[in-house]
Amino acid sequence: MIIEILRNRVNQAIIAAFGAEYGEIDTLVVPASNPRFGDYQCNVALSLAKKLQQKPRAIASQIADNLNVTSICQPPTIAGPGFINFTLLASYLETQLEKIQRDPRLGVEQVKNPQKTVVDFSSPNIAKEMHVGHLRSTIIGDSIARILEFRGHQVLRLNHVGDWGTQFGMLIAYLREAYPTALTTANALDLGDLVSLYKKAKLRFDDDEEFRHSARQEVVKLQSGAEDSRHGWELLCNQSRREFQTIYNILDIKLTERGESFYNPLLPGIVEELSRQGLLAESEGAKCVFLEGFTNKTGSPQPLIVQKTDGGYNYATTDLAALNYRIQQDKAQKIIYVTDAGQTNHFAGVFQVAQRAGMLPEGVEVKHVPFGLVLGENGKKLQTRSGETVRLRDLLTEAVSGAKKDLEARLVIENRQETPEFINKVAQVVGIGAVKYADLSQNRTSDYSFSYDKMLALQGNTAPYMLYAYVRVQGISRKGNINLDNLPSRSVELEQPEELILAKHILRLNEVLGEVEQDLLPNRLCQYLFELSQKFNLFYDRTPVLKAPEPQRTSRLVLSDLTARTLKLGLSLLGIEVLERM
RNA sequence: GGGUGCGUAACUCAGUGGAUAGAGUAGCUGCCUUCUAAGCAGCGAGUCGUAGGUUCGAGUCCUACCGCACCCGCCA
Repeated sequence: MIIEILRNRVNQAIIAAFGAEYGEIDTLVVPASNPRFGDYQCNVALSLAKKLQQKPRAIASQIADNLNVTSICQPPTIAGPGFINFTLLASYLETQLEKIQRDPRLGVEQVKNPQKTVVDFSSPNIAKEMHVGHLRSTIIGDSIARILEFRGHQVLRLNHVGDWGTQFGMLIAYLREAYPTALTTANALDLGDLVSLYKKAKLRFDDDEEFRHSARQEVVKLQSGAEDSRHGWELLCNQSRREFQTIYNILDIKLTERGESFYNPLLPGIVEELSRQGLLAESEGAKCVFLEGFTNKTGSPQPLIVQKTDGGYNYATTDLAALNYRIQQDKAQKIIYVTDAGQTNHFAGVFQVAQRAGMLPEGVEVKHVPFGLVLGENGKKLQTRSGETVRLRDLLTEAVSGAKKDLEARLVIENRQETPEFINKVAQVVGIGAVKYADLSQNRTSDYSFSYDKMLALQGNTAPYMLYAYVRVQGISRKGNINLDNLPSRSVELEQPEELILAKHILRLNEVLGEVEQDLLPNRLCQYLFELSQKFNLFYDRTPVLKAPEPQRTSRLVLSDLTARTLKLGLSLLGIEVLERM
């Protein structure tokens, strides 16, 4: 990629000017902070001033004298206190564009050493409905998985659903009490019932000591494999699974379900192993590992509890078992957990214990990829007025129907006739795209002020803005009756500033995706695609394509096609579809 | 009390130790017989929470403080 080439050249120039001992220093080549300084800038001269006992500008000019970049950019200029500025040559850009024109990957490299990578994301709880909080994990995790897959990694997408634990005792106990037939009949309830059932069960659990007791016994029965308890559990899971699947279908999310229950048989082994390693301690009746570097409210060492007083296991044990399984059985080299930032401490504890227990072999990387909470207008965790979280299903329905309303209003204004199939398809892609983009375009680590209006917005920095840029290119192709797949190569000629600006941005995809893969921040990709669309819209506004004489016409068609292909590829990595017309 | 994260334009947010801190929204002004106006151009809007420090250079790194959120023993 261009920036790497420049870094290499600067590195060589530094060695030539000041000797091999300066070969290891960072060249500090970065994209220019302002277009009037060119395309890239090198800041290294300022940082060398002290070491070399020379003025930065003098250092800069010695580096520039030794730079071999004549085929790439104009002669570098030295500006301000000692910046070296690079402006790429049109001829170089043309060659690069012609190269990626023939490449379905648009110049994006595959990694040289693919890694077996687990991405653990989404992870809703059985018998609860997915709410907007799950959107972040689901959308961000999916995008990260798509990006890693595209880079050539072997990705296992795991849905660590909450399908085990004490809440099932409560649910099954309530089923047994209120709907005894449910334990023996298949499909007697739908999820709507299940959610209200969860609430009722919770009420009973909170209010009634006797019910609490039978709920606990139900857990034991379930764990020991009692037929009817097992049946109730499966019923609950299946009902939930169906509802999750409809949402995953709408969002086009592919996931392998491997819930907490999967690791259940492995839990005793984990505790034994911890004991064998001499890490296990007993405290207030619970078996735990005391963490290093963590203290609790009273200032004493904080435990990670792996076996409760009643003998049951909890999520820490399950997470350790899952970690171990993914390394031993799945052969994962990298494990990524996409969960909210509130679990940071928990994962730090789990990773520490895994490390101390020798479960993390050399070369295996575990990474918590946190995202901020979804907050309501009060600045606290989001809840609706009735005290419930916003249902994901409702949000998606609202997004699609909002997009449909908007489209229908346009059709009236523009006096267009479209089929219901067209309208529904466009509404679907625009609505779902808008919701996904609204989430992904925000830095994942910051908390998220949820707003229906923002999620459903269709103007400005939103998915439809980029879809629209894409559609404009397809419109050119239709109007001119041109097959964009058959454009001649070696036909790019860049002259107008809008063309150059667009071309330079197209060529940065590889660089941006590299950063996104490194930092796992999809909002960087969103930013890139938004800027690409902005630059294309300016080009579209000021530079006629079809009416331009040759060779500009073909050259601009290539630029348009590359823009569209970049948008399509970039959006696909965000899990967003494109449209030919809208 | 301890830990983690966050305080940037009216609002929602970007911002990689570099030059004069950027978008979008909202408001105002122009631009559709032209490749789709879900667009383009322009205008106004800032003590980057406060105070120190490191550095040639700090919104960015360090320390303290203020404010907010989240986590801190048997939920995940």
